[in-house]
Amino acid sequence: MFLPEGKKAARQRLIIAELGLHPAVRTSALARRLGVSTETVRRDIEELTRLGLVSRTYGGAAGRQLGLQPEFQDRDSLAVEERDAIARKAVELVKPGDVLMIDSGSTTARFARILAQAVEQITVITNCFAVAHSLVQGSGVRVLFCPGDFSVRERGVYGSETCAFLQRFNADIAFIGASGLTVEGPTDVETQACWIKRTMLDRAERGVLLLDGTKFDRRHLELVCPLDRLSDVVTDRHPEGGLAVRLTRGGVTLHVASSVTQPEHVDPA
Amino acid sequence: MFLPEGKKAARQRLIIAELGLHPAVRTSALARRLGVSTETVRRDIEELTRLGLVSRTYGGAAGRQLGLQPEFQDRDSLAVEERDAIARKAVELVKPGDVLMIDSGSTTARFARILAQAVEQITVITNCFAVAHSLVQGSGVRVLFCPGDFSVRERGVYGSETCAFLQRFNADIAFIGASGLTVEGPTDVETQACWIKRTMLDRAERGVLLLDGTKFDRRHLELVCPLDRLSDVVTDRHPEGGLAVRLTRGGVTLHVASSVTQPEHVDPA
DNA sequence: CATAAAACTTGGAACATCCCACATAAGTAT
DNA sequence: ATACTTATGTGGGATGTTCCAAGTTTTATG
Repeated sequence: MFLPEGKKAARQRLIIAELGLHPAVRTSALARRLGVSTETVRRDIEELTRLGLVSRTYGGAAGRQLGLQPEFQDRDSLAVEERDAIARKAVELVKPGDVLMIDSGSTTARFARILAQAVEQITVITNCFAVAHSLVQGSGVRVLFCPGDFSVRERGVYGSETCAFLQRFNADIAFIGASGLTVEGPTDVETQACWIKRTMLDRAERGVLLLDGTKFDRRHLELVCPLDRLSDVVTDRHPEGGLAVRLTRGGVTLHVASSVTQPEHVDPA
Repeated sequence: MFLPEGKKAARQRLIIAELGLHPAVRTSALARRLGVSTETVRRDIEELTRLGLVSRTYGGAAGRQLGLQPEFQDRDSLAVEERDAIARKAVELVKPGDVLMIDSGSTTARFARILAQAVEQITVITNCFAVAHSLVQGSGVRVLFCPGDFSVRERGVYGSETCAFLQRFNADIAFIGASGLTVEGPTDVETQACWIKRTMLDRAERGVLLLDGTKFDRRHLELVCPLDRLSDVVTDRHPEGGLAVRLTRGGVTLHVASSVTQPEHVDPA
């Protein structure tokens, strides 16, 4: 099956939708509205909190303040800690003085947040508001924002204005995300977003793909670029089978982040 | 005096700052941290809620989800209802099919939110994230976002990239805000922001200034432009003295919004 | 169909918050 | 200084939330 989509998922989707309208929701109100017990709502909120989609409050939940709109396509992706592990690993690739291009996406946004605290004296060109906002918190970062047609979905800009702008610059590294990674290369669902990724890869010396292991071998609407166009892939799990082979054959450096989470089912020695 | 800046203001500033870091805060925690009673914190939150700066929740407060970062320079300005009255009045100036340029600022952001629900088939060019975000919620609005150096303070972009971009376009109306309005013209505290305003006024047929009556006769660091460069001023109170005279003499159309709030101290006839 | 796992409800004790009215303190104007 | 306004603290009853544990329903699976 593709999406289980039980009642639970529907409930949690409503909670997030509600949080898009109001800055905070209350457990009791949600329980009445959904026709379930408050205890169930509480568990839902707890779950959404672990995924980093909402933030728990005393009587209910609040939306994460900035960062991305909840993207449902990412609902099945990893929890915050795992995403952060990837981000921390990716930060190691950046040197002071670098000029970076950063794509929009949930993983790249976490990356930006961690980057801001870790590195100094860098310039970042981005089309994503969440990325820009996270970065400027840090002191030694200059953020150049792209022009373009504004999209709420991704909280960023797209279109030919954006690409034309990017063409004017040369960067050391481009950090991009993707919805999937197959033996052919990274894939994504949005044509608009693909063009941004392609342009960033074109204008940077190194092209780094950030994505979590759940996205291996997922084929989406559009192929971003051939696999060997990437110089690095940062992820949290070793790929298997054909994908692993093609990566090494294509000269792509693989960086695997070790998640902080302890492996389960380990008996004390 | 310029700014009273008592203990209360400091407390409320901290609450907002905290809300910039976490999506929600708790009354009890704030009370401990600030060394005041929970009742005081509750009253602070209530006040900030009326100003539209935070959103009250069961055990504390949450940040308003999107929209503006609290701008401290605007702390003394009007409550939401008054700002909305100005915005509603300003919307009347817009026709379907218009191309608008909209500046960053708290008043223009409220304007954008109301504009999105009221008008169809318009194109908006802006340098402000809050404005862009509010507008795209509406269906028939295309938002073109400017490039530039990103600033968290105003949640927007500034600098020569931004101005150069704006120069490429022709608009029907430019809507700008300001920190003050004197007989010489609108004034603002930020040089960067002034350049954006000037460029927008240059590229538009009509130049509309939105500002509330508390800002009359306030002189700030920089003069944006001469008074007669504006074609309209939308506000919530009739200006007095020299300012009123100069406005009519300069050919500036004045639009005064009637606030919903009842005038006080009026005896029933 | 039987069984196991997961999801949900219920009930109650412990604890937090809310709100009100009133008392006290601080700051401001006359 | 005195009166006035504004800001803050206190106490307690009503209300709401959390957390836990046990019981029930639903769903998945061999």
